[in-house]
Amino acid sequence: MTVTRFAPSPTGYLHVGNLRAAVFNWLIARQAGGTFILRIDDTDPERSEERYVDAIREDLEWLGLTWDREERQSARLGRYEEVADTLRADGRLYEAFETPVELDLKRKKLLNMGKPPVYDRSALALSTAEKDALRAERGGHWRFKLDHERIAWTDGILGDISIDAASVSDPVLIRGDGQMLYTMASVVDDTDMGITHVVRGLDHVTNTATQIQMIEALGHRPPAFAHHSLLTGPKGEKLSKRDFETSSLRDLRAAGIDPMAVLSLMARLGSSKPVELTEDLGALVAGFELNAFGAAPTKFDMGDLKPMTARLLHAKPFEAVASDLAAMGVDWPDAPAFWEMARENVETLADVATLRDLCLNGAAPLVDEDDRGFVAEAFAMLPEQPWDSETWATWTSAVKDATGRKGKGLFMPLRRAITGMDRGPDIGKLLPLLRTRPTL
RNA sequence: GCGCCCUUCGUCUAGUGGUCUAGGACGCCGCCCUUUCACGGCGGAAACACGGGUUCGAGUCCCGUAGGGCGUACCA
Repeated sequence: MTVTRFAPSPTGYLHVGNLRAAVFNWLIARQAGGTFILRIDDTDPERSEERYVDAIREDLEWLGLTWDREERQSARLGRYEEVADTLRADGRLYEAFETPVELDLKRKKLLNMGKPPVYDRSALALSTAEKDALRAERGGHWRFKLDHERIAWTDGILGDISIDAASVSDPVLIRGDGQMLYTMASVVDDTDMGITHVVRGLDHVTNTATQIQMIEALGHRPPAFAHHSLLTGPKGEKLSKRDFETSSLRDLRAAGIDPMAVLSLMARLGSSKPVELTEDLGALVAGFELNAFGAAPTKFDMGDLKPMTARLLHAKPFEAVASDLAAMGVDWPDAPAFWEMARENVETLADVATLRDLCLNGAAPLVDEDDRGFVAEAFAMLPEQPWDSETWATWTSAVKDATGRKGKGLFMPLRRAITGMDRGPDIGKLLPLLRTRPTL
């Protein structure tokens, strides 16, 4: 049974940076017919906010990434304490008393000597009496005692990889104030919940090494780990906090980006398989291959999502967008005809507004001085409303006979005068939708 | 500083020593189709970071250099 999880911490909105982990884990679970768990990592009460929990659910639903179960770390604190006791009994969890300032000092000293800033384990040398005194004086925190050996695993994306445990500080699992830390909670959850596959960002590889030891210390077999590359900007620059803030899923949604465009891109970007635009979640699931992804940093261009959305939109039947159109005020009886005219000519749903206004109020005509007389003559020949799907053809052919103009010279000036644009919708389809008669 | 990962067309990549004169996809350019645009069809330009070595032979193996990402928290 395959069980995966997406474990965001509710400290902000979901953005393209953490979306990959969600998509990959979801795809793996769905492909295997397994379970996908949404796990809210809210062990940090100071930074976690309930509104972000709601936002995460909303964004995931928008994308169609449904989850089978929801878990909360804040509800499992007692369980983490139990496991901590086990580790203490096994001598794998030890109390240390350095203050953050002291630790910082030690690190800097090591760094100056050209050595890696690894915790020196001096707490291990403390006598019981010394510990009691320090505990009374300033309280202690708890570290997991790593076995100093090379930790190796076969990564689903990176291949064979290993990290020397001696180059890593013993991770702090419980803070001085008693707060359980991510590393601890994550390990306990993953083992308790039977997680079989963990896909997360490359920034977690060192965590994975220490967590493998913890999992083994608890008598479990580690899940299959895979670490995806991190996204950079289009020029290879690192994505800043600001980039992430402007690339939240909420922003994409507000900009009229189609969720399937996002999913289609995310399921393939950085892999050897071509990005294929699809409306079909099943196709996405079937075509997913984790080991087709590379380890190199992946350039991501937000701009790619617009043309993808456009292509998706061009193919959408009216029923698929009816409610979106209604929300924009296009709840007209001839809304299906409107969509027929509009869909080929919008990049995002947000662009519908322009065409809506064109139908409602007409446009400021665009007319070259040379064409002025011609357009005036043509407009005079335009019959009274209502217009139907034949109007354009009969009208222009009459204008053609009267003026001798044909081809581009006939159609372009009329298009520009009616729509105010050089390119745009099929005028034959547009005419019956116009509420007002075009004027010069 | 130290550790881990990475470096092939603009982009994502195929490539596990010998038809690699480096393949595909997206994008781009051109032509065709089309009373706009788009779609579609056909064609084109476009890449092995650099330097050594191993070898009869290197994009492919080794070393080094340069560059990039990540980590090095009582964050996640």
